[in-house]
Amino acid sequence: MDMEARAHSEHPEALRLWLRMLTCTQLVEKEVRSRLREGFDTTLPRFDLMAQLERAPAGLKMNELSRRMMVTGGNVTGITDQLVAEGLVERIEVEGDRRAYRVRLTPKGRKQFNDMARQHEDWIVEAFSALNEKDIATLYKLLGKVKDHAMTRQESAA
Amino acid sequence: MDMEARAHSEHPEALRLWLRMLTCTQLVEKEVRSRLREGFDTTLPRFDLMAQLERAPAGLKMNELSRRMMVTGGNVTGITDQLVAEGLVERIEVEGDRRAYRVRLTPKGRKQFNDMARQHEDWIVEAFSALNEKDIATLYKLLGKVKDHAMTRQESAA
DNA sequence: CGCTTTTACTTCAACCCTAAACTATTTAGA
DNA sequence: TCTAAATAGTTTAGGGTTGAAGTAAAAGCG
Repeated sequence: MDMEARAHSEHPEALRLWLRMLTCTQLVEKEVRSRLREGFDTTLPRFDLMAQLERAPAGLKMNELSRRMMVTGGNVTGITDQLVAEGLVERIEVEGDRRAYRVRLTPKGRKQFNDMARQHEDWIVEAFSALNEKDIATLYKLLGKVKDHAMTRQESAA
Repeated sequence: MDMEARAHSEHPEALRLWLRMLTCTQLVEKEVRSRLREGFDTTLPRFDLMAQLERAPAGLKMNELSRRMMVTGGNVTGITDQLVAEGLVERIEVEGDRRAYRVRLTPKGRKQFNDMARQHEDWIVEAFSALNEKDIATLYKLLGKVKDHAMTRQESAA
């Protein structure tokens, strides 16, 4: 292959890295989805939403949930509707703003989430068990660079 | 926090790592999806399918596509239907097996894919531009361990 | 105050994706 | 050969996700 043909392949390493990263994420994610379904008859987005609420005992507004979960508002509406119907979260009026409300875990929701979270952590620890502590720290740091770069660029676009 | 309370948080690093990895993947993926939509009026799954075909000039059978893309067969059916309707790929009979066929890029599809792929590579290179060559190599290697572990476990389950 | 703009959330159509059930064909084995 | 099992692909119901359009309330401002 001559220089010209390579003109647009100066950085094939970045592309290979991206594909591998995508594969890893998908493999782990599929495992988690499958186990959530089989063990708790629920889905990853539902788990994610509850995880956000668990860290915010007072509840979160829809736009906060949307931002933290990195999904659109319409999406959060749908997932919340389901969780409300199942009695796992509740909508609470925000005094002084009749447009908004807070979403909060119910006691039932909190209990179920804790059951799930305990196992979820085990699954994740298992998924990364091929790495030693140092590997994990290195990976965490390098991904931090990627994340910071992406977030910075995202901000400047907004 | 005492020992008991920590009982199920022995490896919080793995969990933090997972969340960060998920964030990175989502940030890059959103960027790619958005650019594919704006620049080419197409989607990531369609791009992925065409990318698989580009590497297999003779075409691929549906189950091969399904395996390589790590999605279900039904999913591939739907995406293929669309690309066929747009004249970007074609279904070709496999002689000796009337159940199967090969899916192959049309000349039009190949041209469009090449246009997209050139820019796609630029986007990815940009996404990882916070990393130097050594960082990329390290990340690639560490993710390789994670991938191998996940794939091995997946096999033994099948 | 009255008007415009912004903010909070929902709805909608379109696409992605899955698991499970289904059709059609091929293969394997008694 | 006949039939059971395996294989290739499709269909379907149900959920996830988006961007765009829509409703309602709050905030900004002349």
